[in-house]
Amino acid sequence: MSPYPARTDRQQIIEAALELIERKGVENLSLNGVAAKTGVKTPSLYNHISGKKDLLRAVIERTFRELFAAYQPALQAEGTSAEERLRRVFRLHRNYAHAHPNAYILAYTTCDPDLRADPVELEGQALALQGVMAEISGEERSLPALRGALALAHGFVMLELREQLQRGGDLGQAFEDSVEAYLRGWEQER
Amino acid sequence: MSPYPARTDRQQIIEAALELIERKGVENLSLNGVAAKTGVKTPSLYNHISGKKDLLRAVIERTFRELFAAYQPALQAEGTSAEERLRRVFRLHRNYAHAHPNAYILAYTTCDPDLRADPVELEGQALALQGVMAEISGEERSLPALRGALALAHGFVMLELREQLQRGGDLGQAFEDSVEAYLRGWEQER
DNA sequence: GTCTATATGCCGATAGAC
DNA sequence: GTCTATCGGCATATAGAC
Repeated sequence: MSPYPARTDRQQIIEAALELIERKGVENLSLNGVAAKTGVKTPSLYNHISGKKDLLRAVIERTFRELFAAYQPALQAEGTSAEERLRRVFRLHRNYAHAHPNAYILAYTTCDPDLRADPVELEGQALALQGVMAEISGEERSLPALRGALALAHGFVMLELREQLQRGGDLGQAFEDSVEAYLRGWEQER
Repeated sequence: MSPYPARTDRQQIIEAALELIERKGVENLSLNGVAAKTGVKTPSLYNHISGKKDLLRAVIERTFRELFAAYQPALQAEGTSAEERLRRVFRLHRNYAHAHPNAYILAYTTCDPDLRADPVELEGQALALQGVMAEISGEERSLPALRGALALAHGFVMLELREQLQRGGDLGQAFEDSVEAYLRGWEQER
């Protein structure tokens, strides 16, 4: 038997990293900090992660998974129109970003190619959304229509989080109005 | 007379930093690198900048100034409709982001409050854009309409640069189509 | 205004005992 | 699986001579 009991595992480390990122931003994340928060010495982390990049990749993957999980209630809402389901998805997307701003920004703006989220992971989600969008804009145009909608939601949230959006009025309402206008534009045949 | 001739100034330093950021990303920018590129030793930088934050702030400010300068031909285009002028602005916005991706990302996503661009700087530009937007969606709704449009353009570009936009078809065309749909949605009275 | 020399600190990562 | 000890590196920033 080992003289040291197992006190931590990969999951705890990832969560500690996430909390630190949320509190101080990813650029101030250090393995020392993660170790301290996990209640372990820094070298011990290497029994669970292969290095800092590995940890960050796991953090990003987890963030995307959580975000997509948050979509589910909207996607599976019964008896609601496609427009309404999409509206709800975007609202949930924005809510998630506001609840975890630094994790959201990390997941969506990391430059390092080594940290890109697994594309396969995101594929299923994209297809589900595209299916809903097809009900609005037609099968043919559903891909470009969806891309723009995600761009609108993502861009709005990013500008909001960075306070680069001109203030005034209810931003939540402004968000919904913009999404509304966009969807209305695509509904028209041309 | 000084035994050392003046070989550099603030402007050269900022440009060196910008080139390095563009090449390797801001997270890999070091004052050592900037000094080497400028052809000077690191401590000499402190004769022109007060520290790294000061330098980054200057880089960001310069980026915004360049971006807004790029808008000008579109804003001042004679004999074109408001829609057309806005389309051109957004096209130029996207072009700029593609030409200077890392500087663009830095300017728009830096977390540090100390690095925020001077709001006054951006104010004039926002007003000019809002004026054009008012011709489309009405004075009343021009602010929210503009916010969404900027969000759409910014979000599209960000997802594109990070390769988080589902591929397929001409992305340039997809961008224009999305902006088009958005503007069409706002043109409708309700 | 630039230089050399240096202070000081934290970082990620590894070696090896228990 | 965790620990202590440590390596090697690079960072920002300052002191003081020229």
